[in-house]
Amino acid sequence: MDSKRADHIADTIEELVFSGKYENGQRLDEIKLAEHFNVSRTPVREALQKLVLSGMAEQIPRRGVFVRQPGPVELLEMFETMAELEAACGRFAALRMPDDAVDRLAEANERCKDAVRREDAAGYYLENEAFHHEIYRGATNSFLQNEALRLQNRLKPYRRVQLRFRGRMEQSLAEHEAIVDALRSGNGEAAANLLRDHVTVQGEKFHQLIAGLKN
Amino acid sequence: MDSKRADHIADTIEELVFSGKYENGQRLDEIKLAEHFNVSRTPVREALQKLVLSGMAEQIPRRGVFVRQPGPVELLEMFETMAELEAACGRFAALRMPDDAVDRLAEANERCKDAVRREDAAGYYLENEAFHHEIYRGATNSFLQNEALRLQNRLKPYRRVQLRFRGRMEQSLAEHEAIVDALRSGNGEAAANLLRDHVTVQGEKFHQLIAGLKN
DNA sequence: AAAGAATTTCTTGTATACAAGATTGTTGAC
DNA sequence: GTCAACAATCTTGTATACAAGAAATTCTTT
Repeated sequence: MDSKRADHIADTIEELVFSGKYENGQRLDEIKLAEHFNVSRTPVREALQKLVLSGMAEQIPRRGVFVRQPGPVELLEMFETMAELEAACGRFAALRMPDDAVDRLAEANERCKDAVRREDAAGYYLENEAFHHEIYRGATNSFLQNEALRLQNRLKPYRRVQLRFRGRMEQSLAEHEAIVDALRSGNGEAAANLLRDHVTVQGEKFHQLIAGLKN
Repeated sequence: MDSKRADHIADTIEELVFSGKYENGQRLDEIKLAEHFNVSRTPVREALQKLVLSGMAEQIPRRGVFVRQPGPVELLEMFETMAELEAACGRFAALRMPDDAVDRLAEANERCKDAVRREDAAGYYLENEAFHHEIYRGATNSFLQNEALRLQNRLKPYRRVQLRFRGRMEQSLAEHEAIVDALRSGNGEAAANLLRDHVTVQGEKFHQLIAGLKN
């Protein structure tokens, strides 16, 4: 469990970096962070290492650790990889998901629909996440599931931006429907392709993503 | 760069765990390791955290970190995920690899062939690795490439075991040929499927993998 | 005044000291 | 003899002290 102070600090710094509180190349000052959290440098250093290993910061020996926000290219690469991970989850899920799990997935999609009806973007965001988590879980491969969750978490801030755009939620919903159908009929290839396309960033989505980066 | 002592220690401990020097649930004693490396506990603790985050060890708060060798189930899950990552690399590589890169790949496969002719298992292992690295690189997606390299590295000890079995190298070679052809013809779907099957552990390979675990 | 060398200051990396929780061993009650 | 409670010991987690390299500042030289 996360019973260490360092773990809590790592999570907090992570959120700060996610929320754009820190500039891109900014150095994460051990001493200032230690003072801010009222701890010594030791747990702060532990936390920083965690950030570095997760790829959210870069360490230059004897110089410090610097926040490393992904640029457009790396971001596209990450989304591309996410699309492939989701496709893989879908492929396995189509073969392994029991019927009641597919039902739960369909229910999650219904909750997405409700959120769209209420024009509740925040709610849709949450339910959409739940929908995808059900698919990761449906892959019945804990390792793959964790990898998917890990990358999804890193992309969280950027996905959030995309939802703000017109018609995105409706289109996403329609894609969800097709995905559920493919999974229910056990068509792994179709599920994989639908999920890949669902997550892939291209065309208008690409412009929206890049535009979101500026802010 | 890795100019810190802690990083070197982390690599060394990693190798020790890989080589099976440590039992499965064994606790990694900070003090003993510190004495062994002639350093204080601080860099050892940094190294242990790195191991924990890479999944090779588990940390129980206030109790210590324990080596966590994957069991049969987790191992299969990891290979399954590796297969999907390779398939993804192949899909992109088929679309993006320039001709000269495909030529380099074919050459790598020729070196594999030579190693088989010489019955040089160690050489084959190295050239096979180079072959796959070319494909990761061919995906033209640094993030995906890194993820593939990371997981491949974790699976290294187990892949090594598999090569010892009769006929494995010859079959692997034939599969490589088909993969090169698919990449050359730009057939992403075929490349993905071939690579997935190439890496997937099932049938006899499964038994060999499990058998290798006991030793 | 500008460029370069030397020194001072600052920051990271490592060692050591201390605090707190966990484990183990002992003692005592039944 | 077994079990529980208490104490002693050990281990981790955090704080502080120290060492070494990097950056900044000052001083010298031209």
